[in-house]
Amino acid sequence: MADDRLSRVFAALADPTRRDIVARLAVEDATVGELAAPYDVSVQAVSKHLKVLEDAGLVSRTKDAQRRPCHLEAEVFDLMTKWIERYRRQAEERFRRLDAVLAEMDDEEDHDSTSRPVRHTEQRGAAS
Amino acid sequence: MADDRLSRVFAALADPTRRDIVARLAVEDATVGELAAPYDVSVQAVSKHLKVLEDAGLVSRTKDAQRRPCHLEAEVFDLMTKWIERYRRQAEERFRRLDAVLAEMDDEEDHDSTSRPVRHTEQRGAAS
DNA sequence: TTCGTCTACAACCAACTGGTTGACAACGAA
DNA sequence: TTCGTTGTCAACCAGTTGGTTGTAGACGAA
Repeated sequence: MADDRLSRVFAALADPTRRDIVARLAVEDATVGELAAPYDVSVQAVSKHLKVLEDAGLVSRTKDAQRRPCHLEAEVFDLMTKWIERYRRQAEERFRRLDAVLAEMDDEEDHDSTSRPVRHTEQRGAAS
Repeated sequence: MADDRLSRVFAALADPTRRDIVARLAVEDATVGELAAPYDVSVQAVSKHLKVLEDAGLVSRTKDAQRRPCHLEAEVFDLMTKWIERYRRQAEERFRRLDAVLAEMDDEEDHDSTSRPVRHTEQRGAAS
């Protein structure tokens, strides 16, 4: 399930081990064995993680004798950033408009506080 | 597994249905029933999706009689953006340094092209 | 060639996920 | 009060995931 590119990228980064691998590959390319060393899991498990990252387009592997050095493909980050920024901007713009409307409502009917809907700013405070 | 905040956020957005819900909540708040209407799944399934989004801190729900209006918490996006931008910048900076080093190597030993390591720019082209 | 290293592949297992159905609680309306 | 609407919870099921172990291929070194 979730076989589109964006889903694969988000799913790949949903695992802390894989995010750590990405963080280390941002510093320098590395082989499977080098990447596996600090973790308390088998090399095969790390190889599976790398396959997930590779399928998501976050990592590419080249052939160098029997070694398979891994390289971070940072361009894929753009895909996520674009998606995130789009909806964040959309949501924030809506909040600004709503704030303006509510400010007007306050001015016009601040004598009738019981029938007025809950301010969205109060709702937003609900989640810590 | 993966019970930290960032993992929950990435995992929540790895599902296309949940991303669509977020996209719609960016436009306006909605109830579970309203959100479920366009999808070909049960209301219970959508309720589960909302629970995942809520646990990730992406959505908050308030009580309004028997309705449970859902509201997008756009601030959580910052968490992802920060993580992504950090490693993208790190990787891009490394590429720039490497490019500079390789350019120098080209100048100094362009007479010996066989013993030189593969240019990283060629490696990066491997993944489409 | 033989040996050791690095890696991938296959089979297996437990846990999680995304879906279902059924039961039920909360609430407004009649 | 009774009824319809809205939504949650619990149980269940099939598919995926993240781990394991074992086997085997590819390759440099001796």
